[in-house]
Amino acid sequence: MVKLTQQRQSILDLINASNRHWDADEVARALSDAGQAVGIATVYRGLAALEAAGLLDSIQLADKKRYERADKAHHDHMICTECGLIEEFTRETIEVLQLAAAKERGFELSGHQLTMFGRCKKCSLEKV
Amino acid sequence: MVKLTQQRQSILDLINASNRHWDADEVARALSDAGQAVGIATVYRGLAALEAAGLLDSIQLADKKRYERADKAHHDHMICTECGLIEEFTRETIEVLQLAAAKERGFELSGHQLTMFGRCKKCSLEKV
DNA sequence: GAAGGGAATGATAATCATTATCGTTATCAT
DNA sequence: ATGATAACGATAATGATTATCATTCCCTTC
Repeated sequence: MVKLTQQRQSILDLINASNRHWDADEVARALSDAGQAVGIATVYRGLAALEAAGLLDSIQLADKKRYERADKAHHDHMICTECGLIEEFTRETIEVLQLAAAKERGFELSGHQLTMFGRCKKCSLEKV
Repeated sequence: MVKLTQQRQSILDLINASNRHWDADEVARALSDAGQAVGIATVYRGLAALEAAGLLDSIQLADKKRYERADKAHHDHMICTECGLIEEFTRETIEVLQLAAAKERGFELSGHQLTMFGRCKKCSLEKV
């Protein structure tokens, strides 16, 4: 049985108190700064356990994985390749079409990730 | 100016002659087996250059990047978490909705990746 | 047809996120 | 108290990718 230890509670509280997308290192650093230092290996294990328990969501980026609160409606991401901004968006219809495509192929869907890349509004305006 | 060297041509030919999704290591190994060994660093650089030139497409998986031919219609991927099978599918409507969502936020889209995870038909049937 | 410059190559070291290892510690039921 | 089980934390290991750097290739120009 998975345990919600003190360390995991700290990780969860930290992420739940924000709207950011955290990577393991940022979590470790933030907890350390808050005087609740948690070993980096424990952070990795904690994040994975919390995600498996449905208490956190994650997106896999090219270089690393980032975690966010799970208590929000499902959404996908739009990432600015210029400034790193991560915006969220939802399109119910896309979800429906995905399910249909999966069913069509006899695929038993367990998850998906839709990520769009480009330049956010701000960056598009700033640099020609 | 980017050059289409002998090595890059070999990489391109190899991938174009298949429908697979190759990672750098597989490419290096295959070329080596074919008697056209290419340094692993060169393979990485070649793949990146060919993709930048629009001659190859790629999908970023959790652990590594995989390359495929670019001379096919745009499509997304469905990956079996059991056997690793990568199936392709297309849903024109999804593309349209993505563009709409981007425009709505002033996002200047440069690319996207939609990947679905689950168990393929075969694996769903085999193991309960 | 030699000389010089830009790009690519290849061997290898370095980087960086993540996972494995392992002895120690906390927690909970008997 | 006694185990049993899960987690912790420090650190080593892994694995994909990138950086370094001396060498080589390919043009273009003289």
